[in-house]
Amino acid sequence: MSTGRERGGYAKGRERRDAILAAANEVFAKRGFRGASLATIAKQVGLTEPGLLHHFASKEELLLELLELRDQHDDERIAQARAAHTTLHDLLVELCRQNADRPGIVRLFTILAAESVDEDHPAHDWFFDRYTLRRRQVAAGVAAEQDDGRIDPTLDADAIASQILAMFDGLQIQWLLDPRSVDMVAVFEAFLERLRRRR
Amino acid sequence: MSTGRERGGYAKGRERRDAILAAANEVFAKRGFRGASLATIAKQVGLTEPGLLHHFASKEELLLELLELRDQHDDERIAQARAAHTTLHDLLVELCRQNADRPGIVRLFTILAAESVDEDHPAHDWFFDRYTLRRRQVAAGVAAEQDDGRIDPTLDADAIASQILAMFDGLQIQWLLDPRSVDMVAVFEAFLERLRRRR
DNA sequence: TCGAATACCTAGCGGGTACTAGGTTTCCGA
DNA sequence: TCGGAAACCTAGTACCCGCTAGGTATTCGA
Repeated sequence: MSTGRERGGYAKGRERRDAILAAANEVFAKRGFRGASLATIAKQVGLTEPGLLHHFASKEELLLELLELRDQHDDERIAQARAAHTTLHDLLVELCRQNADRPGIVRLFTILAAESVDEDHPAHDWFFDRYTLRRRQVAAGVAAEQDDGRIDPTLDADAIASQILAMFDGLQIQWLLDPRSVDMVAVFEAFLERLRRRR
Repeated sequence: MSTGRERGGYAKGRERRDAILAAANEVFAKRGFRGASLATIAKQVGLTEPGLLHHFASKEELLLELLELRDQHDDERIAQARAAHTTLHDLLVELCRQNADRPGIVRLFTILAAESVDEDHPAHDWFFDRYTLRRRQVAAGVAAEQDDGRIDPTLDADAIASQILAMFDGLQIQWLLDPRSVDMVAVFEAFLERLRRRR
């Protein structure tokens, strides 16, 4: 029920919270949750470690709020893209294109998703739920395209949804390791293109 | 030029080294390189931390030897599978099937690959080289299949190679997070099947 | 069987970790 | 403007980190 903002506080505090979240995004993206330290994040926004902990009770709470914020941003981003693009194909390509301009966020997700495979990881449940949801959303989109005759109707929508997410994640790893090795957007689009073709 | 075994040593020592590498595999797979501690690994094989460091000079050296060993194993595994399966399709499905029975190793690679995106990570170069090599190998295999008429010759072999590796990695993440959500082998095979079909 | 190499231990170093206690300064609404 | 809340600091806790120094016990080839 809480929005994470019911703390109120002064304007200065709210700005700091945002700055801390931005710094945490960077540091977690570079070193993962376990490899990152609160001291590093604190220093990046000109605070001491206890200064940071005044705004977020613990390292784990910081991560969880970061993910919650990201959920909101992503939902908005997807809603906007959905409004601007009529087909699933165009929508997915647009999201991929956006990611190609935000390596920081792509890194954050790539490393956190891998870390979170461990059930003890604080973001495990979040990623579990996220993948479950996204698979359902994409599968629904695929099914709709099949009804409209834009995707081969003999394909299994759930399997295709898993494949689309897998291709998204997998290409990101290669792209992050060596951006020049893979034209992420083009290769992803070529993959989607093959779904469109009929036998 | 070194094989990592020129140290010689007694039989007991060689057994311990193997046991340490096996334990490191487990612990790194669960917590990543940065999240893992030498003490945990040492305890798992009944050693103290300095006892472990008698066999491996540093945590980083332990990781690097683990990866070197894995390279050897994988090359053997691929060579065997290549001998037993005539087509690229069958070969890849067989490797995927084997991975479905070794979640520990899949976890190790998933988390280390994500961590190693950071250039400061000790395994960065290893993963960079590994992906470069695998892409080249798979692209060559795809090109051969195109010559034989088993894959649509209008497709770009390099792009397809990236897609195959991406699908491999991406499905593994979903499968590790929730094995029941994805039939990894079946979904991967369905993906490959679509390459075979002509327009 | 003897002795040098190996295996492994205890003790400790320097530094980092998340987090707490308790205080001072700054902010801002009543 | 005044007073309580919020922002933030210094100091400190208890513990973990990779790694080293220096010793003893074990192994196994000559």
